[in-house]
Amino acid sequence: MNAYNPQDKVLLAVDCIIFGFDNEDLKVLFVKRDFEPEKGNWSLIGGFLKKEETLNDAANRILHNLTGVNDIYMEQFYTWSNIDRDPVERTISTSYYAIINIQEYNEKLTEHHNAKWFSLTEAPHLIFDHNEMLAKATRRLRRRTSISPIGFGLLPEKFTMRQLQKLYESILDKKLDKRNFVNKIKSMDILIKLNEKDMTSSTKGSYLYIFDQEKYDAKQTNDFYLKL
Amino acid sequence: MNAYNPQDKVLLAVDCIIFGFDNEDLKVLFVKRDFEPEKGNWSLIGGFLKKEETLNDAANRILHNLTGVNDIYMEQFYTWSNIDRDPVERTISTSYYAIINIQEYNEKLTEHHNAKWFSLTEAPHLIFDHNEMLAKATRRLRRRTSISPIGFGLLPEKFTMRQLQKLYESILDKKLDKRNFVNKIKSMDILIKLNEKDMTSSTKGSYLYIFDQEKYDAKQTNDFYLKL
DNA sequence: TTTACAAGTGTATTTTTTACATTTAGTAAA
DNA sequence: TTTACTAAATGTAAAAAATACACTTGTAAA
Repeated sequence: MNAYNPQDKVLLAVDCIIFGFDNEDLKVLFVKRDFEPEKGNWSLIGGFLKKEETLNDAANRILHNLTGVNDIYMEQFYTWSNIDRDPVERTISTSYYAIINIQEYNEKLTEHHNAKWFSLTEAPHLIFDHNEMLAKATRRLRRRTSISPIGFGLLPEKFTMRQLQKLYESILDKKLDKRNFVNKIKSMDILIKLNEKDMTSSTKGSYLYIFDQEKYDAKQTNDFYLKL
Repeated sequence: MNAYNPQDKVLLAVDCIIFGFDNEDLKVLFVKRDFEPEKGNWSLIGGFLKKEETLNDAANRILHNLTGVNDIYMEQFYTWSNIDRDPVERTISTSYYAIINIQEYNEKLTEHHNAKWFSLTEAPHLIFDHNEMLAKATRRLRRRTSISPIGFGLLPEKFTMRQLQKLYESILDKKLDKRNFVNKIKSMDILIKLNEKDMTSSTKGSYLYIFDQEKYDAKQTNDFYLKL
């Protein structure tokens, strides 16, 4: 026996908006729900919070189960509590968005046949309030991206300026000027230019870069506030 | 009987960080906890989520009980889930920050003898993870204030430019230039200058302004992105 | 009438952001 | 071997935004 009232306990779920990037478009991952209600409809990847874990643990567990990867960038952003959001039973859901590297991930994706990437612009109708979650996650991702270099997690380890620019363009959903973009990124001073070229996109080839984690960590502030 | 597992139900609380402004400093409201554990220690104002309400409802209920006021600016910002954050029982807490007008509020505050305003800089040790909540709320308030005119809710209906500037200075925790501040605020074009002066602070008196809700609503964007 | 005090106000400078076009390197085809 | 093609690489001038900065005004009290 304790001081609190057990009457008001509720189920707590975690839903993850998983963003990826295929060098062309920003993508989001959904799964086909395989139980009632709404069986067969598209849904975010989610699960229930267990007694012995935190919300972050739960989100990590869900992402790990799906991808096999453990160190995924992830951020909690809102908790949804409409009374009837889940018709089965009162369920509160905390949503996280995550950023993953499609290339690394795809091996395991092929095993999970119910999961599918969608272009952000072509997202299907989702169950419950998941479309709302997606919208809010997208806004949050946009904001974060403009002030913090989290986007790099969406690219392969080595990438070209062009890939990076396309990534920013698809996250921010607008065209950017090539020269201004390069200048701005260079002024951030957190990339290492390799002596190595990517030859797939042109005969001339374009230099590859990697993210300089040390330099980034060394900077006082974690936010760059670069406005693109 | 339903599809979900009742095992993992948890208690869900709501904690509110209530900001006020007394024309000098940014203030936060805490209450002295009147039950064990941690009886007698300072705490955020909070309560448990009830079955028939949303988290927003719960936050509004808590704020209403405390202040008697209903249309308080309020925003959910994070859900805390460390296993042992509450020693009595596993409790998840969603925190909201709220912005209230001290003047309006003070009538009812006198009734509630356990509540007390603290300057942000002099916040006491709080129970559980409430200091962390406060820190996060403060960061969020700062960000919001720089891009959105939510701060006006902290002032009396009629206010002087000087009061407004002091408010921004105490939220952002830095000195601002008087002329630049006035110019920037005027460029937002959401204030109405009254033909009326506040005579309390100088012999000359300073003009009073009110917030122009209509003009504000009419603007396309809700965010001004004024950087101060 | 002088003093004291905060209110009110504008401009020049610096910094940041934006707009914009040509040359270069390499490959493949003639 | 020359030519044509494609994407990569690069810098500067103009515009906009942010900052720094000081004197005049109005009123009440001495």
